[in-house]
Amino acid sequence: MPRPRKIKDEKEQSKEKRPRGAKKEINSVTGMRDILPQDQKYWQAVIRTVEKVALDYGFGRIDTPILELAEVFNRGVGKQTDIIEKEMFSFIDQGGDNLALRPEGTAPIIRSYIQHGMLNQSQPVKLFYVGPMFRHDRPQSGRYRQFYQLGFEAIGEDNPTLDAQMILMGYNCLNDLGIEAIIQVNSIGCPTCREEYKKALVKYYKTKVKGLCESCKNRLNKNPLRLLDCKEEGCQEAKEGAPQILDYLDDDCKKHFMKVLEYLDELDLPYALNPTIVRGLDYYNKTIFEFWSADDSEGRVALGGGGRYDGLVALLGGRDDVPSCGLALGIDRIVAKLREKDIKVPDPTQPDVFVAQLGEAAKKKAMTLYERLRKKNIKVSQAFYKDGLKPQLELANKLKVKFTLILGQKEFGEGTIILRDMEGGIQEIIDFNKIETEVIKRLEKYQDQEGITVLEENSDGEPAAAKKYKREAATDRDTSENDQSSFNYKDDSPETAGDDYFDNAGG
RNA sequence: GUGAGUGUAGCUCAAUUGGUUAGAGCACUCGGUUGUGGUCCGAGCGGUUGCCGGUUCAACCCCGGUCACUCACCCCA
Repeated sequence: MPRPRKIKDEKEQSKEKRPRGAKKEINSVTGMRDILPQDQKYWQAVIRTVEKVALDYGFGRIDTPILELAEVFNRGVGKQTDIIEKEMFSFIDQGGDNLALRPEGTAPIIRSYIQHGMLNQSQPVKLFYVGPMFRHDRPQSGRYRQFYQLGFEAIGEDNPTLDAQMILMGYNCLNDLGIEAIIQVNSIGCPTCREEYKKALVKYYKTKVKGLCESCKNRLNKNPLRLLDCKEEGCQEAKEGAPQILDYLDDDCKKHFMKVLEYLDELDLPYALNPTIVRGLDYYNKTIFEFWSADDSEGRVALGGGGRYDGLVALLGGRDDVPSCGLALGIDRIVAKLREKDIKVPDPTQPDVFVAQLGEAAKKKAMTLYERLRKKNIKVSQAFYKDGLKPQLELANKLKVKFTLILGQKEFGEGTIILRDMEGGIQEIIDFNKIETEVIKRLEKYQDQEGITVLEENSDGEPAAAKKYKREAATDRDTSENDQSSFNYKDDSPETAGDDYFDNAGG
């Protein structure tokens, strides 16, 4: 089929007239990506789940600025770490300050802890955060230059129950989302015993140096602890007889670590003692841990990790003795895992009911009906800007609503409304004034049939979301104050509770 | 920073060893008459084949450069 030549020529001409360069697409910056509307549900599911855990364990949310003085990280994270040495987005601003986009969340929180005198509150101060972090690394799978982390920090307490509870919380977050995690635990002792160990390690590896790979020869000087997790064959062999950190822990560190393990055993958590895990930030000491997904043994990337950082407050200019520990989870990696495993998450944008209208008078009435339904917390959608019934039903179909309410001239005159079941196409004429209760009644029926969500299934003792939905939907409450923006998910808002109801395919 | 691979429509992919006007499915828009979606049928929209240059009568295809993406290393969430 020949194309209409003329039109094409005209188009091409107009393209040529366009100034050079104007046509060039502008894309997002390397390693940074858009989270599109259809993907938001994953982020929201993660954040909501974690907010629930935070609430359960008494952690309050804190938001610190994305920009900090670079010094916060230079001092906090450690100048020799890769994060600071080559991955930090930093610049001098117009006022001459050396600023940095935060590469991690803990140091800023400690800065805030000191700045606001939180050491005068009852200790530990338990904080929780979510937000973007930035590292100028080469992107690859599960690694971005802007990535999202969330985490917990318990500041001002040395007790090993906190270490165990941190691990428990991380595990619970993943588990509630339907991800089976394996916990890797280690202790790297305090700076004193770690130094002793490093010396022993270097001494040992120097006898094996000819069998090591090139990068390990480097590590020997730069970061000896890393020698232990090299995958090269020769290095693996050399590792066999290497000294173990646990043998070098002093009494205090050893006792502390044993207690942590004892609690983990008591809580029946699936952990593995892994003397080869080493964290990349300088501030860690004693207990450290990572969360790996149970289903990928090879090429594992940690979904999260954390540990104790007893010296950080002092490093940032606070008091000397403020022992603390924390945990961070990588949201991008968790989301990738949810998708990989095809775990269904609730979609808060999924409506149940569509209001269709025909004719000006009916349209007006439909607009107020929409408001009435919305205030009853029924998830409702519309297209008042469209006129024909056909396009409205098409949209209703695309939105996968369960029911469409059709209000035409005829119904408007009679004081009725049509309730159409979208699955079978069966229609009923209902008294307009009774429509809300009729809709609620029918939605409840769906809930009884369809049941449970991923989120509910895994959190114990929570009331069934479906019931919650019923209860909320039956109460007439104005929801206008509910902020539904991402990263601000109110767990017990009526709408949120209702979301759970939509997800069922995964259960 | 190092190494490898890949760039064709919004998405997933075609295009015979370099040869007419670069195709298909999905998606999107409009039809198949009156107030009814999904399925079906028809039509339409959508590409200077990432960009720049070179070789050739002729380049989506070959060569060079560049950019982007992907994967791996380093490291990390």
